[in-house]
Formats: sequence, C-alpha cells, structure tokens
Amino acid sequence: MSTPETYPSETPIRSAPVARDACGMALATELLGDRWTLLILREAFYGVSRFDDLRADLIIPRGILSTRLKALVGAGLLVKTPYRQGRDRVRYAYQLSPMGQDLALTLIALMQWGERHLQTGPSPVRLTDRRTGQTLQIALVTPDGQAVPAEQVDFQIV
Amino acid sequence: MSTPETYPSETPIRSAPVARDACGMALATELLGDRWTLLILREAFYGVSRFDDLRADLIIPRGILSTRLKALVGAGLLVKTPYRQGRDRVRYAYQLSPMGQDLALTLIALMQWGERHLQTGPSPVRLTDRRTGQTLQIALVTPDGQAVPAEQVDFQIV
DNA sequence: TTATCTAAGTTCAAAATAAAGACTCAGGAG
DNA sequence: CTCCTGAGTCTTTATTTTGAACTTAGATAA
Repeated sequence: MSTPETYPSETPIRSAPVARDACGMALATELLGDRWTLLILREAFYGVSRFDDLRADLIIPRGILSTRLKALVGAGLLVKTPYRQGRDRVRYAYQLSPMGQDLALTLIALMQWGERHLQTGPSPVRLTDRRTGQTLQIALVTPDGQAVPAEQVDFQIV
Repeated sequence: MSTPETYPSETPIRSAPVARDACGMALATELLGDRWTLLILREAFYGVSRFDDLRADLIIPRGILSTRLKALVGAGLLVKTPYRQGRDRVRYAYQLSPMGQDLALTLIALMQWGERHLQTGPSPVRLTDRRTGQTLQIALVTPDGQAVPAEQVDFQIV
C-alpha cells in the first residue's frame, strides 16, 4: 500500500478524512472491540460451540460469556441452535452464521500478523491450497484474483 | 475456506485445537482487543498523529489515550517522534512503525467486512490497483500471488 | 517582566464494567 | 427421590473508564 509521505510534514492531518459512522472498520470495532469477543469468535471458528466448553477454554466469567454470546447472536454473527445428542436432553450450540463465517479472512489476517510480530515459536496452523499444497497468505487482489503488491495499491477517499 | 462439517455433529469439539499462547490471533487480541486501540490505529493509518488531534477526533478521555499510546509505543506499533514545525516548539507525533504498518491488511480486512455487513451507505474508501484502477479485495493467495477460493483452502493444525 | 496561550499530559472522584463465586433450574441417571 | 450436569442468573467485590480539573513547558503578547 502506498505509504503516507514521511510525516512530520508541513501540514499534519488534524482529523481523519472518514467519519466514524462512515467507516466500516470503526463500525466493526464497536462490535468486536473488547477483550473477549474476538477470542469467542476464534473458538467458534475452531468449532467449539457450547457454553461450558467456551467458558472452560477461555476461562471467561460465565456472566461475561453470556452477555457476549447474546450480543453476537443479536448482531447476527452467531446462531444459537438447540440440538440433541443421542438420548441426551436438548443442548445449545453457538455457531457462526454466514456473516460470522465471513469474518474468516479478517481473523486470518490478524492471525498472520500475530504470528509475524508477536509469536516466538512456529505456528501450528497451516493454511494451504488444497490442490497444490502451497502456503497461503492474506493479500489484496484484483477482481480476477491477482495479488497486487503494497506499493501498487492506491488508497483514496472520495 | 473449508466450512466445518455441519454441526451439531455426533462429537462436538470441546476445546480449541490450538492453545491461546500458540495462536497468533489470540496474542494479537491481547494487544488490540479493547474499545480504543483499533480506532487509534485507524487514525494513525489516516495520518492523524498528534495527541490532541487523536483526542478530538475519537472523543477519547485523555487518560485513556495516554495509556493506550504508551502501550502501543511499548509494543512497537507506534513510534513517538519529536518534531518541530517552523518556529513552533517541539511537538510529538505518534506514527506507525513498520510493525504497525504491517497491520494494514488486517485493518482493511476488518474494514471490508464492516462495509459488507454493518454499513448501510456506500463507503467513501476506494482501494484500487494504481495501474489498472481495479477495485481490490482481501483474499488468500499462493506465493505467486494467485487468489485461492474459499472452498479450496485447507485449514490444518499440526 | 509578567501574563497568556497551547499541546500534551497527570491526577482524582464518580460511574460503568468485569471478575469470582454462589445460586438456580431443568432433564436425565442412579 | 436424590444427585449430576449444562447452561445460565445473581450478587459482591475489584478494576477500568469517564469527566473534569490541574500541571508543565515553551512561545507569544502587553
């Protein structure tokens, strides 16, 4: 992506050129920006779906988990479905809705950034092309699926 | 990405297959997961770099901003550089370090998701290929820069 | 020289949130 | 009939946020 010209420039930018309400990222942050929500979604991606499993895995207070799950269901990222295993009584599964699944690329981007900058050891997660086995990376691509290098990306506000 | 098989399955996943300490995303969340940090980084991407500009733009309490900036500088995402405009006295600019700039793809992924699912109106942000003018999207690509469709992505834990 | 202004903070009381743990409730098992 | 378990709620106690006032260091003005 085109790096902003070296700052300190003569005229610093005093205010973001995009209002918070008009910025998808700011809206997303309102929903996802807290200590637990992204971790809950991470669990959902791994397939952990039951209240007590989430609680035990994350070591999150029950009350907070309850609140967050309600918020995520309310926002349409998770769906709460009753189900029954064998002759067990009815249980509930919190699963990603299509909207939640669509967060996959964001979480992968975050994961790859974390691996590059925060993680010391190697990552146990492998993202590969099923056909060729090649390792995959997050990138910006043209509509026909060709990656564009950062220097060639133009970022504009209209 | 390969959708997990329809759940409720016979054997629900009880625990995430990747420990929190070994997951880049979980580590990243520890650093970025709060109401303000991502918004501060958004400002930094737009080029807003001074304490009072950030404060006015985000309407964030001074104390919180101070704490967050220290954390981001400490973590290496922002660099605090003194600078001087004309004959003004010395001021400080909080700017993205290379590590911070490397979060661009993550923030763009988040932005595009927010635009798809949360935003009602059209987005004022245009991400295009400087050469061809084509609109760009976040995707997973092979090392030679070819996008791989979700169904063809293999997600494995080793 | 003294006063004033401004960017960039710090400090402190009050309000909101989160954490920890006890309690509830329903259905199935012993 | 009693115990167990998953899935919560409730209550009390810590921790964070907020909002507002105060501080500091140069630059400018009177």
